[in-house]
Amino acid sequence: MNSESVKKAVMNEASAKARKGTASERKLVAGLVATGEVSDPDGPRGRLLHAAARLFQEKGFAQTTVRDIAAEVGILSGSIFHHFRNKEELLCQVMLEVSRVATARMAAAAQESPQARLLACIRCELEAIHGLAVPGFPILVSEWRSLSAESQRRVLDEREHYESIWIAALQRRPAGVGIADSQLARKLLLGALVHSHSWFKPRRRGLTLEALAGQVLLMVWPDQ
Amino acid sequence: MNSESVKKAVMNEASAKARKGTASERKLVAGLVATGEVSDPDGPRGRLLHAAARLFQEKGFAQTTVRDIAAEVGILSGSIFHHFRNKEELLCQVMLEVSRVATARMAAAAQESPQARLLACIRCELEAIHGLAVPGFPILVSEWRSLSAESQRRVLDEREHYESIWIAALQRRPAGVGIADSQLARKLLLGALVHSHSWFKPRRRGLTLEALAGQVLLMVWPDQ
Amino acid sequence: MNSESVKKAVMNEASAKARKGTASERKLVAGLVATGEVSDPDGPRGRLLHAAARLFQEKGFAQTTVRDIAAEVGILSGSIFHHFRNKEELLCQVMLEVSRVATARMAAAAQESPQARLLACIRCELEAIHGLAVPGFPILVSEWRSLSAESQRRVLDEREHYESIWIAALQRRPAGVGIADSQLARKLLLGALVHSHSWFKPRRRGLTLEALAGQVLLMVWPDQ
Amino acid sequence: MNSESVKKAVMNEASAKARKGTASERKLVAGLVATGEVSDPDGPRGRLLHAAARLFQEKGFAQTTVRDIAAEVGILSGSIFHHFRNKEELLCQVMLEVSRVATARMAAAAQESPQARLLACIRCELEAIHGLAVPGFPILVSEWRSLSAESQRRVLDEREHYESIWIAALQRRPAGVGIADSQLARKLLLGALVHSHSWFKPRRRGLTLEALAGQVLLMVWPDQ
DNA sequence: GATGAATGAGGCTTCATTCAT
DNA sequence: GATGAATGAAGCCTCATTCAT
Repeated sequence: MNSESVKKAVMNEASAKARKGTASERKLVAGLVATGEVSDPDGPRGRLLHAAARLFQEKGFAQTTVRDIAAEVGILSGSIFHHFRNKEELLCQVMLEVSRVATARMAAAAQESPQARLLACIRCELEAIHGLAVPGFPILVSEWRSLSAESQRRVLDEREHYESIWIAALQRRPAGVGIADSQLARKLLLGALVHSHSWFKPRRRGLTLEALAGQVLLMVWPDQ
Repeated sequence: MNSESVKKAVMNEASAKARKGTASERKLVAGLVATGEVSDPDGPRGRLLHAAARLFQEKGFAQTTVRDIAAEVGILSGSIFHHFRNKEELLCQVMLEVSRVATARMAAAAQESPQARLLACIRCELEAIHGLAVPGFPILVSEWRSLSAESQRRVLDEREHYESIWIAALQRRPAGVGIADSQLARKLLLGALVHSHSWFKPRRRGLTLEALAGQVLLMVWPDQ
Repeated sequence: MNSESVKKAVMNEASAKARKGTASERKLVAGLVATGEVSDPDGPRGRLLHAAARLFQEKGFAQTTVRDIAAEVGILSGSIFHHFRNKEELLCQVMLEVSRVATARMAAAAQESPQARLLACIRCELEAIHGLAVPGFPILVSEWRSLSAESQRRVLDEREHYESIWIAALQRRPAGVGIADSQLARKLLLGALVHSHSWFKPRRRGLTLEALAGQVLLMVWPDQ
Repeated sequence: MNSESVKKAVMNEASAKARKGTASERKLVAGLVATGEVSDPDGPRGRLLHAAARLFQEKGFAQTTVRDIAAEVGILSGSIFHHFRNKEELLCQVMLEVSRVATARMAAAAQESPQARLLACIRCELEAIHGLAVPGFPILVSEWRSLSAESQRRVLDEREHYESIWIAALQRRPAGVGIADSQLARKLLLGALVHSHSWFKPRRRGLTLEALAGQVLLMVWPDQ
């Protein structure tokens, strides 16, 4: 099975998943809700977090007012502070829950072959970045500065598992081609992938998300 | 001459340049000042632009107050508006001048062999990102949203030449390995490189900027 | 009943009304408050409008700061913007509410004979101008320029009814004496009356408001 | 000679004057310049005063910046203060010079018959108000408040003569019709006339300035 | 839990005025 | 006389946050 056929297999699987995407995603999120790891998306807290995630991503943390968020949910701004101590904690909680969902998806995307596994990581993160699954993911990078040192610590802890999945996938690459250091490769990939948020719009025609994932894979796992 | 020796040559040249860096950089900037393309760094306008660039990069545009900028230059906040219509124009002018300096450096970094040329592009952008030469470069990406539509247009026009140098360098790559589409490769590289601002600190020991450039080159021009 | 006796009758009635003025005025305003046409003078919005009206009239719109207004009401300047989008809307709302009160008073001042009716209009507007009943009325003329085009439209619509009462009263004048064109007469009268704000202070001794009204009547309805 | 023919005569004369208006006006102003009563309109001081008059009238004193005025004359704002101690003195000087020109015109407009004389006063003031002769005249009323108490005193002194011409003309009216008190009549007329600035635009067709003057005359000198 | 009024600090911007050159 | 850079006070407005109801 050459690399090309590996990619095909993964992508088919991916398309299949995409078709029933919402269903399986919901199941995954439902599990996290059940364990209390993320908030019920229909409860007031969950709705606030979703609204905040959407707006922080769209306009930026500093440019989003608590009024904007409250309006999106249909409450008054003062009421937000019954759920979150302050605006920064809202951002922090958004990041934490986004991390948890992203990690759960990543864990669920395991693949047999090393290359398929790495490709799955890339695709998984691209889906997160482009809002197909984890609204708010780009915030983890773009609004990092807006977090207090303490909150950064908390989010960093939460993301550890997520990053370890990446590193594990990168370490299974064969030696001798491309960037050897997996930590370095991961950082470069993260930058490349997150930045795609500003220029890539997934389409049926033209460059699909899966095709993009395949190209990104080439950056750290060149063919031949 | 294999690719490894090419890289060595470029890097040596780079180190040499880096040593007398400030001198040659000053010459380059002096030329731009002479033609009026960038402001005199010792004049009030140039000092404001430098201070703004530093602060926008460090704290973000929205988090930087005009008082911060004025204080850095040693004037009162009201005086800023003798030089710039408003805060957004200050950002816009920072981006324009940063673009011009970056383009001039890029143009000056031409190399013989295609690989050396691409490596020079990467190194050149890394130096810009990490403030060795063009303070404020990451703002071009991170604060893009803070610009009005009209200003975005102006900066985009100014950056065109810069990007065309990149594309030309990428198109000289041999076919058959890595990402074929140069436009796509450029976008992914830009993300990877700019994001390095958040984790890479150039050091003598450990990962040098030149070594990082070499690794990044592998993402779009794999050995063999 | 000659014109002299008509005037006497109206004035007596006017004096009588003036004596219990506040009571009947309050009733009139209370009616408007009940229908929501003007704000409750004891609520925060109404108090802001009154303070603004007083200050805009006394010092002019541009010369009045939002802090002045807030101080008059005993709140901080920022709090104003919970009630009005900006300073100009405050002016616009002042004008709208002033117009409504003035119109209601005008409508309530109907008289039998044409001359008495016109005199009542004059007296009514004089009372408004001199703050006996509608604080802020002169602003309608003096600060017209400070209003945006859109706000001017709104206020103009609101004033239409008020002006139509004037025109109707002027049209009942006999032909052949004085200014024939009622529209023209109204404009000249408005100027004459509003300007009285700068030189006329109603007093018991000397020129009373009623006497002044009688003199103004002569400008458009000469005796004999 | 009935009142109608009187008006005709005055108006013919007026039209004649209007035709060679600029010439005779220039002569009049030239005389004032010669005696130092008003500034040379071509000198820097005179040009500043004219620009200020125009802008104060168009936008209001508070809404006009010294930069606006300087720009209109083609100098920088700082230079204004070589000619006037501060912005308020600029306003005061505008008013003083406007008063002097208006007085000179008024004095030159003497007529034989009492009615023609009063009509000439009205027409003369209307011409001043509508910028045909004395740009800035409405400022005397509209920006009175913007003047310090001391400046008000100075301008008041200057205007005394002008007002005395009016009073003299009004006192020659026959007793028994219209407003008896000339001081009162003058104040009402001033209001009516100045306010015309906001609604009257002199035209050949429709209401001419002369026709308007005739109508205003009726307010204080009714026919029959 | 929600409301809405208020807070108070702070942001950007304007502008008359000064002054060395 | 003019310039242009700077001042510094003040203006309007925003917004996270608080709190009595």
